[in-house]
Amino acid sequence: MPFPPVADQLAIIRRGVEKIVPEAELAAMLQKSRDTGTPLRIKYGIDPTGIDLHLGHTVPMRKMRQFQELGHQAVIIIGNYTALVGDPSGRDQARARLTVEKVEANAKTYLEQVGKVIDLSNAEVHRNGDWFGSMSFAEILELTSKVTVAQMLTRDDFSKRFASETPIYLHECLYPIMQAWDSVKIRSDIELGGTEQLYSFMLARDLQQGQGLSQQIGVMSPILVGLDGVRRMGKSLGNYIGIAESPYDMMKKFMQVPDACLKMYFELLTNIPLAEVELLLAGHPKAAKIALAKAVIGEYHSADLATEAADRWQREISEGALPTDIPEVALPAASLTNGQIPAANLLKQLGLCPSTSDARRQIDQGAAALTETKTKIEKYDQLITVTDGLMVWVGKKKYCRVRLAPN
RNA sequence: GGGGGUGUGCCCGAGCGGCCAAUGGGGCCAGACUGUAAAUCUGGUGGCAAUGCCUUCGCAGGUUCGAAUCCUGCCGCCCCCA
Repeated sequence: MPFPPVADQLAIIRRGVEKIVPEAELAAMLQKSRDTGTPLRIKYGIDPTGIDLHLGHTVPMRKMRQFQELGHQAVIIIGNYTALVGDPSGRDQARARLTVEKVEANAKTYLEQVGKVIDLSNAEVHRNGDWFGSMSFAEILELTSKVTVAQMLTRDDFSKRFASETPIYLHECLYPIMQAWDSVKIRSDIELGGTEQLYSFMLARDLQQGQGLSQQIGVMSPILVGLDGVRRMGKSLGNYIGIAESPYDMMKKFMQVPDACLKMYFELLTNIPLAEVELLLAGHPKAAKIALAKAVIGEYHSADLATEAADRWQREISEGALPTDIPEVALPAASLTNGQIPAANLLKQLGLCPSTSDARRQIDQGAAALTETKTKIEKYDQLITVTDGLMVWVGKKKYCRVRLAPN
């Protein structure tokens, strides 16, 4: 299979990429690959630390897909051993460590999700436990002797932690070394990841050189910011859109993306040509956001489901129509006295508020309402006469319908 | 091993014997405005059988009428010396 011309490949590779290091070598590498008809080995490592992938993860994964479509060889590393360490990149404190069993379970669901973006039928998949698991202590010593503490402290995250007197654990220092060693083992030509991986990527070059191998080039994507528009998208920050989420949930989240991030989202998460993106951004941001949401939802679900979700958002959120998915919550008859219950207790019982104290506050602030027409609840100790099917609201987002249960 | 520092609510950070459920900022929630964007304004941000009661300031004891604040021990973290 002939490779496209180098210039064409570069155009695709460069989209949404912040840094290529060393940039100068990339064209030559692509040229040589094309001349010799040899696919480049593209590495992407992922640590099975949780179970849900979000859009932030898909940025380098999409880049991998593009490399695949250009005819190169995808090499996926499941970091089952590095996951035990925890990537310190960009972290201002150490990650909680995982158990072996947990990691193994996660690895399975990860691959399923990775398969939504990367063509796994055409990819090599390795677990780095395959080589780290059998490494002797002597070999580990050998490996760690390649890196000095001063080098380690040049990392931004470590130096910050050092400065702020936050612990840096020894095992965390092993992480970049392990990641770099992966590159040696699989003989990668190019490694994909976020810009925070720079240190590991460069260390990989050193180790490869030390083993007499050719050196990899790092192709780094910017860090996708989360829904708050400030911090990186991450599960623990609660500002993410998961790729396994329902179309409607994704839709709601997309509409909350700050305007300022739209361009980045289009560039990193869709294949919409950049000229077209400019046009969209010149129009109303709401329309652009809908277009963005449809494009991404379409990829993980289908175009039809994406349209459906967008329409529903328009009706229920934008126009304030009654939601179609009102959850029903059972209320034991025993909690009522003569068919009545104080308002605050009702909200707590229905799970709309975590405590009656909180329920009181919500009511005081005019956030609670009853029935389809949203009649405001005035006082927290007001007695509510509950009938089967009564609709109860707390704010715009929390609502349910009461199902009276015998007990 | 020795010396010094530090540990407060989701986070940062005041408080250093009573007026402390604990100032302030961030975050978050709610209301107004709106495109469930941003910005802005307002209120809220331990619990309960609720004008009172209970639990919270690393953990366990102690002093005191009274402790987040003082004392003792323990634990965690940081720095310096060895």
